[in-house]
Amino acid sequence: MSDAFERSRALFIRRWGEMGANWGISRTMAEIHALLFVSSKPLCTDDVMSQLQVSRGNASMNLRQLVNWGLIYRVHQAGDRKEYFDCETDVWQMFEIITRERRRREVEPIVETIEKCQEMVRDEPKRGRNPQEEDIAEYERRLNEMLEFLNAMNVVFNMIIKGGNKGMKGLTKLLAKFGK
Amino acid sequence: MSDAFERSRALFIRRWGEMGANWGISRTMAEIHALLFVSSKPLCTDDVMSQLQVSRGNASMNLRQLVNWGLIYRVHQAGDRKEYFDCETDVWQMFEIITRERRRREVEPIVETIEKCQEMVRDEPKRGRNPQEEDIAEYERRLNEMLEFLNAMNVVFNMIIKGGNKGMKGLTKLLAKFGK
DNA sequence: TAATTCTTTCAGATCATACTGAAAGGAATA
DNA sequence: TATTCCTTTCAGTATGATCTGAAAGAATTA
Repeated sequence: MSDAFERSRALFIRRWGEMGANWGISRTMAEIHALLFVSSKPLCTDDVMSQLQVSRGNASMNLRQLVNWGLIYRVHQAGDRKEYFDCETDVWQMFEIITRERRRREVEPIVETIEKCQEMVRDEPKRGRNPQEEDIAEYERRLNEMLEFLNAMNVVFNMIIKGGNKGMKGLTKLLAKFGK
Repeated sequence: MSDAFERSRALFIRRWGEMGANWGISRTMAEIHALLFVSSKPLCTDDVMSQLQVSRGNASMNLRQLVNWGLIYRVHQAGDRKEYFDCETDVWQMFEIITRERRRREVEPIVETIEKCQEMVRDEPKRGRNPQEEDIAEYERRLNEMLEFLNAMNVVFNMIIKGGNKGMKGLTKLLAKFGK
């Protein structure tokens, strides 16, 4: 049995968990994901419980969340009643899933909010003889720059996703023109 | 006085705070940042306290953190002993600051960890007649894909940043066409 | 149907983080 | 120097997120 293998995996799992915590993902969820990522065979709930030392409830909840994200899959083993879980291992696919989800849940709401904010001041009836006219104009300018930035980032991410490793090459070339 | 202006700004601040919370930034810190972003004039600690209803200590701590990140600046008003704070309003500059910092604190450690993990199994003496040989090979393959992905993302972010504020204006337009 | 095996749920406990407010620290003014 | 004004710090508190474990639920087998 390879001790180094075990220690190497444990290290990766620990660090992946820490990173997840910095990105608003619970440490345990990230650790479970890492554990499945470094396991070539699907694991069951009890495997997760014993390897990460977490309770059944905790394992169950986090596994479900990961399934909902689409980062892991439920699989069944012939002749076994237990459910097993297998990881999506294509990192580009993983990136697409995470990007899509975070964009939907975090970027889109802020874009909608900015548009709403712009509307609110645009419809203001007192415009034209308002002492705050200057401030409002500056406010609108800033909101607009933010919106343009978010749209530009959307385009970049779309391009990356569109072709995975391949699309990335195209994007790199495109960006190279501006690099100098 | 423009009521719609006030309500519009309040909405933006609220949403920006919520978004920050999802990204591992404390709600208050994100709200202070938003408040300064939508204010054309620098604000002092008391302004922040009264507009966001937070304590002096809380305001002080979070303002300092924002200064440390480089997202806001300390400024002084002639004839006033108080310190005022002004926001970096160039969104591309903001993006560069955040990207640089998060990369240093979160991406680089995971890259180092992966390299360390690879080393650990490569140096394993039992290689060759290890029953886990297959699993280790698969493990190495997965680590390697992850590393390549992270490197590719690094390249993209470098290029976006390298263009800087000016180049980005052009890039935005170019990407906008590309996105259609 | 009852027994078995596994999964999900959730109230309460635990733990981490953020916040308050008052006291100490520092810098400008008189 | 003393006073005033402002900022920072930090111990204690509040808040919120996460986790546990046991009970209920669901699916399969006998």
